[in-house]
Amino acid sequence: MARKRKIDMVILGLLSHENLTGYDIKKRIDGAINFFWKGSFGNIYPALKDMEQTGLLTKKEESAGGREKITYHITDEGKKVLKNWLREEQASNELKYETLLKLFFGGADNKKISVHNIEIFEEQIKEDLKVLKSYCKALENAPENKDHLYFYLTASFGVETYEAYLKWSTKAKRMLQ
Amino acid sequence: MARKRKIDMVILGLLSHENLTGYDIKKRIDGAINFFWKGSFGNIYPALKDMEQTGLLTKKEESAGGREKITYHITDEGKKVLKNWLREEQASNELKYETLLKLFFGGADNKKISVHNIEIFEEQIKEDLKVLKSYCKALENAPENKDHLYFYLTASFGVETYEAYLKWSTKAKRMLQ
DNA sequence: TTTTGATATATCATTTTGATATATAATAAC
DNA sequence: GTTATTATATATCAAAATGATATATCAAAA
Repeated sequence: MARKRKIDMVILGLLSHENLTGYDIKKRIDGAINFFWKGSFGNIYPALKDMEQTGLLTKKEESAGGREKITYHITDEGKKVLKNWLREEQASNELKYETLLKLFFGGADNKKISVHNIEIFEEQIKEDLKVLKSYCKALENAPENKDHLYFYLTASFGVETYEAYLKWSTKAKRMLQ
Repeated sequence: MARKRKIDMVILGLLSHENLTGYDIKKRIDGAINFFWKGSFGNIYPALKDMEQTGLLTKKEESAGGREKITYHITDEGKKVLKNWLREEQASNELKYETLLKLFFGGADNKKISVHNIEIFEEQIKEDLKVLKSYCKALENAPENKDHLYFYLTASFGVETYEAYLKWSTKAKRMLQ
């Protein structure tokens, strides 16, 4: 058996803040969560259907005036499941860094290829770091909401690590040349 | 269609250094590669079968004396595929950090839970950091092999980022208390 | 001598990924 | 004012990854 479906927890977490449609959930995941978790319609919609059937969510179909739209709400049972997960001791943290994979096997080709790949990585990280820093700044200046501390801490994780990536990139390029 | 199978590149990369069995490949992935890529028998064996059929690998069955054992060898075509991948511009780098996911939704429960989860994370990272540092030290003192620079750089990436994780952990715990 | 652990291949259900299909509403371009 | 494009919205599918399990041999330890 593959491990317990994690997208369920992402959905329950998001719905514990606000009622959302599947499409909204995708947008939220693509936002602040994006750099440490991913989601797709292909696993969001089936998960919503399952959790509605097992009573973790309820749905509310709206089509009056506009187009069809299914908004999901978390139930007390859903909140309980979310809390239980938060309190579980084990958590799987995994990197899948194709840049590192390529570098590890860099000896199979010219050094220049590896340097170039690090440069591509660096550019991407610099882009993403800008976004993360703007998240942090926005959250620093608006601590009214009690959840903002948690959002700030995750964004700050990104900033710290991305800065470490850039520091490493400089060193790695120097050592290759 | 799901994206191009990445385990193929891991296998080709490993086989570009030495001939291995599926079981050996799993061990290699669980070793130095483990912290930035994962693999399982469930995707290694099917990939080996496929790549043997498409001519990227050849196999050599040994059962004389001992038990059955299938050693795989990379072909020139396989080496070409590996090089082409190294030269591809795009690379997907992804984190899946359940610790951060839990922290992001930490507001749904007591602060103590979040602090505890960070502590669990910290302990794991400290363990892994020891291993990464020993890799680095071993590779620093043995630069005879031209591939060692590449292995060193990937391990060094781990050290840099894991140290950033620990720095962040201290800060995050302080801010939660 | 038995039991444990390492070696070795293989398969399976569940989950994730990434793409695509379909259709409506809002906005921009011409 | 019509057309083209983009955003909203749900849903499904093939391919790939995950993690567990089944099976069996061999070496080492208890």
